[in-house]
Amino acid sequence: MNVRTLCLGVLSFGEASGYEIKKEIEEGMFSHFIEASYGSIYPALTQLAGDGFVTVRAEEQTGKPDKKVYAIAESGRRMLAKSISVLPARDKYRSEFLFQMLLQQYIPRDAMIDAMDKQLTDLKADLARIAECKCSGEQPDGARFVADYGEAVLTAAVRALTEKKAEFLSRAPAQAAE
Amino acid sequence: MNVRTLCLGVLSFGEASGYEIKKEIEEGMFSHFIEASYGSIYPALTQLAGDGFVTVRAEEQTGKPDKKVYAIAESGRRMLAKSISVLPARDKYRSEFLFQMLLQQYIPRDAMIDAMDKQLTDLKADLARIAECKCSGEQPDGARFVADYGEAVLTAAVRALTEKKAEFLSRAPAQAAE
DNA sequence: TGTATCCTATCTCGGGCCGATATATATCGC
DNA sequence: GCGATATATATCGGCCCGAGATAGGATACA
Repeated sequence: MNVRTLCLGVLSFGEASGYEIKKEIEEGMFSHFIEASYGSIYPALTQLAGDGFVTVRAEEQTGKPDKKVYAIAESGRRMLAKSISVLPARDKYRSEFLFQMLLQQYIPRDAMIDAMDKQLTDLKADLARIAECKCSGEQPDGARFVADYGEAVLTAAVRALTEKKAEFLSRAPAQAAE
Repeated sequence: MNVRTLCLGVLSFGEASGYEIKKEIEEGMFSHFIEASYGSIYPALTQLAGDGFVTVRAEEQTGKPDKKVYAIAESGRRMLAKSISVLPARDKYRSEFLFQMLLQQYIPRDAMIDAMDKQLTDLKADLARIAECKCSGEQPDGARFVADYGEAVLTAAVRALTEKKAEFLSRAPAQAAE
């Protein structure tokens, strides 16, 4: 699934600029399971407009730079439906954190604790973002689905990590070992 | 974190060929939180050997093609330790499955069920792989850490998805709606 | 005996995407 | 008035994926 399809997906919920699409996948409904950079979003939108799957409208703003607002076209909705009509690819999960935890022999005690604390902070920030999405008014079934799923997974991660951290601290108490 | 560091990490547990490194991140201790393709592993190993971080040894085999066995050097271990001495980058999670669930208005009922069943199968396959790793003899602390963390997260995902699927089926019973 | 499929094993290449950077305007705090 | 932050678009080098080429041997089936 490429960035063009991703943009169509975001635009299916309403018109947006490239900047706003990035916001949506960083903080909105799509956050925590989709990523894309400006370096792929802007070219994707240009391409989609060229193919007629979206329409563009230049919007002048006061107090902010002008922006190009994209809206999905009927052909774009058909394209989107077709693109997601295949079985989804396997989830991809990449965690430098777990990589470091696996190689903990090479990492000093303090750095281990810092890494675990950072991970806990990140997980809780994700959870807070989802909670915010959930209480912000009316929500289609799909949004409830992904919010509940994400919440369950992240909550389990927080619980497991909290436990593992306590385990680590008891196994290597400050100053003591070494 | 690049593929070179990833290879050093795998090789820190013992010598291996490029093919075996791929196996390790597909089925072994590194599975479910790390990915890399042959297209990046082989060039990475060539580079690491050129820089002296790993040593190479050609091994002739009977009944199988010859292979190049790589072993981490002392400088490689130092390089690895240095590479993972920074705070880990945020986890990256990309799920076409959740993307489709969010856009369920565009997906027929049967395709939704197929997607959920596939996701459940994938999750359970991951869990089985972790369980296999856990019972295969002696394990360093790091391996226990990532296995327990992964198990907790995947178990929560299975539970949440099972619930969501039942919810979906009750909301859109076969034949009935539409 | 043929052939088809699978597993081991390495390598290359086009194209997609990230991450950094450039550019521009406006607001806010100090 | 200065730096920091937010809004907004765009480009570009380089990393990496995914697909395919190549090649030997094993297994299986007819």
